[in-house]
Amino acid sequence: MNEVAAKSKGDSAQPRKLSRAARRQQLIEATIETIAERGYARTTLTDVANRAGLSHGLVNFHFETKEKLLTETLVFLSEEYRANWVAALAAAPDTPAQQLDALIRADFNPEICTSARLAAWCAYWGEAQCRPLYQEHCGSNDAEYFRAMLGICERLASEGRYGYNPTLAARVLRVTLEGVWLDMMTMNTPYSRAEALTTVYACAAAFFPHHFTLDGPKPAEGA
Amino acid sequence: MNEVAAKSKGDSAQPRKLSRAARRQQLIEATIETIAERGYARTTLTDVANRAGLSHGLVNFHFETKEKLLTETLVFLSEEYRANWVAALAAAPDTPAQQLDALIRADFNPEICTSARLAAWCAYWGEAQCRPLYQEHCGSNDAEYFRAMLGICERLASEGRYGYNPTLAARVLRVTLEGVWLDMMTMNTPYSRAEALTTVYACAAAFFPHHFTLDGPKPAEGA
DNA sequence: TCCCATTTTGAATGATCAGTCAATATTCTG
DNA sequence: CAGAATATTGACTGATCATTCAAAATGGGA
Repeated sequence: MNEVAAKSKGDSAQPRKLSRAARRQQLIEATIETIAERGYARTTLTDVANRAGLSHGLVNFHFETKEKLLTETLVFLSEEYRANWVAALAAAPDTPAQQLDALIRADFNPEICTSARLAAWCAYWGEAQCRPLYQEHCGSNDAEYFRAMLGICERLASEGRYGYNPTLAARVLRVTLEGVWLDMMTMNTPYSRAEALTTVYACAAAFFPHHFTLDGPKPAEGA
Repeated sequence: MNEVAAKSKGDSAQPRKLSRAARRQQLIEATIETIAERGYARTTLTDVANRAGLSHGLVNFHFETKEKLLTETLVFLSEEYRANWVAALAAAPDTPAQQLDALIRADFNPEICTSARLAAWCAYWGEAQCRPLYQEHCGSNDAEYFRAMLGICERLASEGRYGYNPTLAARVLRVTLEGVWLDMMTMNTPYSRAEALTTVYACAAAFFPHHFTLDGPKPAEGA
C-alpha cells in the first residue's frame, strides 16, 4: 500500500505501468475516496479513474464491471479491518483487560479509522443491493470478531465475578463501537478519536469496573 | 397516514384524486419502501411512482425534482422520529427511570422501527451528498434528543449516586441505540425487537444498576 | 348541466454513464 | 533490437433515467 500511496500522490511521477495488483489496489483506494466524497449513488467509473489519474476504460480493464469493483472494494475494507484487529490482539499481552483494550483501540487505529473509510463503510451498510453481498463476504469476519469479543468478555466476567451475562456485555461493546463510528460520520461537530475512545472506555468501565476506568484498563488486578 | 395507508394498500380502490398533502405523503411512504428494497443508489422516480400505483410524471408534479422528494422524505423521517420520542416521554411517569425506559422503548416502537424505515435511515446516513442536508434538517432534532437523554441521565446519576459522568452515560446509551439499529440492518440473523431491547437494557443496567435490570426499570426505588 | 382549476398520464427529450473496442504506448523476452 | 505480451487511452454505443409538456381526466362550483 505504501508503494501505491506514494505513487498516487505525486502528480506526474506515475509510472506508466504498475503491477497488476498495485494498480488494482490504487483503484480500490480511489473508489473508497470517491464514495466518501460523492456518495455511493453518485460514484461513477470516470470519477474513480480521474481520482487515480487514469482513464475510465482502465477500470473496466482491471475489474470488468462497476459492480465487481465495488464488491472488491468492500472485500478489501473487510479484510483490512479484520487483519487490523487480529494483529492488535496478537500484539497485546494475554490478559483479558489488555486484550479488550487492544480490540477497542484497534477500531480507532488511524490507518483504519479515516474519514474516507468510515464514509465508505457507512455507504455500504446503507446500500440494499449490498446487503446479501455484505453478508456473503463479511459475515464470517463479523462472526469471528464477535467470538473474539465474547471470549474476552467471558474471561473478564469470570475474573471479576461480575453479575452480567458476558454475551450481553460483548454485544453492547460491539454496538457501542459501531454506534460511535456512525456518530463520527453523522454528527455535525464530529468527535475526535480521543473522545470516541473515552466513550467506549466508559462502556467498558460500566460493565467491568474492576478492570477499566475512563482512561483505559487498570494497571493490574485480579478479582 | 392511516387514510393513505389504507388507500395505497388496496390495488384498485385508489380514488382518482387525493388531497395534496395525502398524495405527497403517499409518495413519501413509497420512497421509503423503494429505498429499503432497491437501495438509495438505484431508486428511480418510476420505481417510486409504480410502488404507489401512479405515473412517474406525478412525482415531478408534486415534488418538482427527485432531490426535493428525497429531502422531504428525510425530513419526514426525522420529524416522525422526533414526534415519537417526544410523545413517549410525555406519556411516561416523570421519574428518571421511567423516562429513560420510555425513551428506550420509543426507539423500538413498531411504527418507527420497521425494516423499511431502518433501511432508509441507513441509506441516508451513508449518502455523502445527504450529510450537509442531514445536519441542516435533522441536526437540531438530534441535539434535542441528546439533551433529553442527558437530562434523564443526570437525574438518575444524582438519585443513584453513581460514580459516572452522566454525559458519558448518555452518549453510550445513544450510540448503543444507534448501533443496535445498525445491527438490525446488517446482521444476517437479524435480532428480534425483544433481543434488541434486552441489549439496551443491559447497557442501562450497567450504568444505572440501582434503577435497571435486563428486564427494564426496577419497580420503584430511591437511592 | 357546463366551465374552470387542478390533477394525472405517458410520450418525447436530453443528459449521464457503464461497457466496448480499435488504436497506441509501454515493458518484457529472447 | 525485434516482436510479443500487456497495459492504457478515449471515442463510441446503447441503455437508463430525470425532467418537460401537451393532452386527457377529474371534481367542484355556478
